[in-house]
Amino acid sequence: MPFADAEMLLFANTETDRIHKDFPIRISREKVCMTYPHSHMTTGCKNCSDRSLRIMCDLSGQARVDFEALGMQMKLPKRAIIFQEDDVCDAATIVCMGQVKLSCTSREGKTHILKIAVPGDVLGMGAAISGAHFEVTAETIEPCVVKKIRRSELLAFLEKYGQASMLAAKALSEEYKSAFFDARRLALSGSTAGRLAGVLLDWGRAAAGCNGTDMRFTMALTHEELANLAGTSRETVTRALGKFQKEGLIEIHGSSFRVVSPTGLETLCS
Amino acid sequence: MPFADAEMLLFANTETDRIHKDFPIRISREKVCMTYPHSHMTTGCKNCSDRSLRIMCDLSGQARVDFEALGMQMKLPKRAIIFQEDDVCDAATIVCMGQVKLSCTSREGKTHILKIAVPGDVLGMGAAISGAHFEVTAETIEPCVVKKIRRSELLAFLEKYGQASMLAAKALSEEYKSAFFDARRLALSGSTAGRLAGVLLDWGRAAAGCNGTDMRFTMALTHEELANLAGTSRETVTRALGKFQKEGLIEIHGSSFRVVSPTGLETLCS
DNA sequence: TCATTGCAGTGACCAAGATCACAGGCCGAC
DNA sequence: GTCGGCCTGTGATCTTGGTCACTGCAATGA
Repeated sequence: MPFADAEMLLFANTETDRIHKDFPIRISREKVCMTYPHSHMTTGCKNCSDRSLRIMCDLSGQARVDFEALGMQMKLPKRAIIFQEDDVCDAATIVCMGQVKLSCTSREGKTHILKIAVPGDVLGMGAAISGAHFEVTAETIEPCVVKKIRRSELLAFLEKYGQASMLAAKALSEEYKSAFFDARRLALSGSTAGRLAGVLLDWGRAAAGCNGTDMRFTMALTHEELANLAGTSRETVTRALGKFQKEGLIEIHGSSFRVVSPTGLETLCS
Repeated sequence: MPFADAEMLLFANTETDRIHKDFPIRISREKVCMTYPHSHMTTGCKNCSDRSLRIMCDLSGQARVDFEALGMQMKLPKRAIIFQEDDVCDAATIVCMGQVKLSCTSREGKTHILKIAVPGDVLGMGAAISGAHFEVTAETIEPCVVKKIRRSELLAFLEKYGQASMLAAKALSEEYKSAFFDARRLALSGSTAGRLAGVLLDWGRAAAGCNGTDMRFTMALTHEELANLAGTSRETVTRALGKFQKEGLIEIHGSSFRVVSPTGLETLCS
């Protein structure tokens, strides 16, 4: 798993200091699991050791070998921009480690966070396939490892292996689903507190899926960002989180969150 | 273009009367263009005579012939349910004629309309490929012609022609985009009037793309449905439309809408 | 012809939540 | 250390838009 150090230079000129400070060069399996609660990095989790392969898990033989050779793996510091809204798409990106914030911004500067991508997620697949511009901005919220696959290489690969096209289509349909559930939550949940509850519940469930049944995770977002995610204001998030704690639905210690009563949150989602 | 009359029986037992009343058996080109303002049915439009082929336009040779032979074309009356939320997906559906409402419903009975599908749109492609349940309900809002392709046949076809898989992926990415823009509109437009303006603008543009530059279209939705589409209440829609008219942004005569000032609506979207 | 039903239009009221303003806390930089 | 910047917490106010309640209108069907 060689890192593309050349690519690091892209960031080095402005962010060299950060890189070395924020990014632990050697990360043990344990460390990863603590730092990245959403991560599926452990070998036991879904039986797969390299998350960048998740979408292509079902590939067989030469196709898989070829896919593994594809693209360029790179380490990114916190707050690195992977791609920006309206950029021409020249590559798809697979998240191998860390969390990535996907957001879009209105002309007035209002920003909406669509989702937090976790290891195994593919970013910009739709834009890569249809040759369009990105609709969202992708920014790391912690030190990350990603794998960039140039659009031309990706297309050539899909062209060569029809089998892989189907898997790409599946990855796309995941991308679609998350946008859909996002819209659904925004539209159908009656209250802002309900939307926030839904977000916490999703994360709790994701964490439980990885670390057993304990719905504990590290919140990597500020209240402001949570607000952008739930379509509300920072103050409302602060108040809602306070209320959830008072009612015993969640526990918060610093950036460590734990969902105590999933059913309680569930009823709020309405 | 033979119709699958056998399939009609599915509806005939409950809806026979409606079918014959609502559905004009022979539709002239002109009639189509008046009845279905969003339709791309005219031969001049994007240079394609059969909209059910739109996603597979780029197919060549035998693949295209095979695709054309695929599936079953059927006429549907107004208000026919094509598939429902949580149904197991057994087929993808291509809209050939007419408009189809895609909606989802919360446990409390609140419904949200995602989009109005128009001829050429493919419904349930994501669910068909990933073998999942439908996330939305599809219901015709006017007499329609659709083409249903059984999941097994579709998969076999995609398996056979790798080229087609890519096109399917493109169709999927379209599906994704519409969900995304939906979420974006809900999240980023400051006011409810803004969201409504955005919807009208989209439709005006779609109509203009087909019938020249005149942004005139027939509104097939009630105020209530528009409200569900824009995430607001019926009363607010009524008031907003009234305001738009008063300000000279749109003209409404019965169900005929015309966007007078696209730029005016645009500024509202914010 | 009249009754029924569903949609459109409008006023009054009310509450959820956005916004503003400010205070305290934490953390990194110097 | 301490300074400054960002994040969190909280009260006061104000606006938007949801809800209720009612009327009028048009289509449908008996």
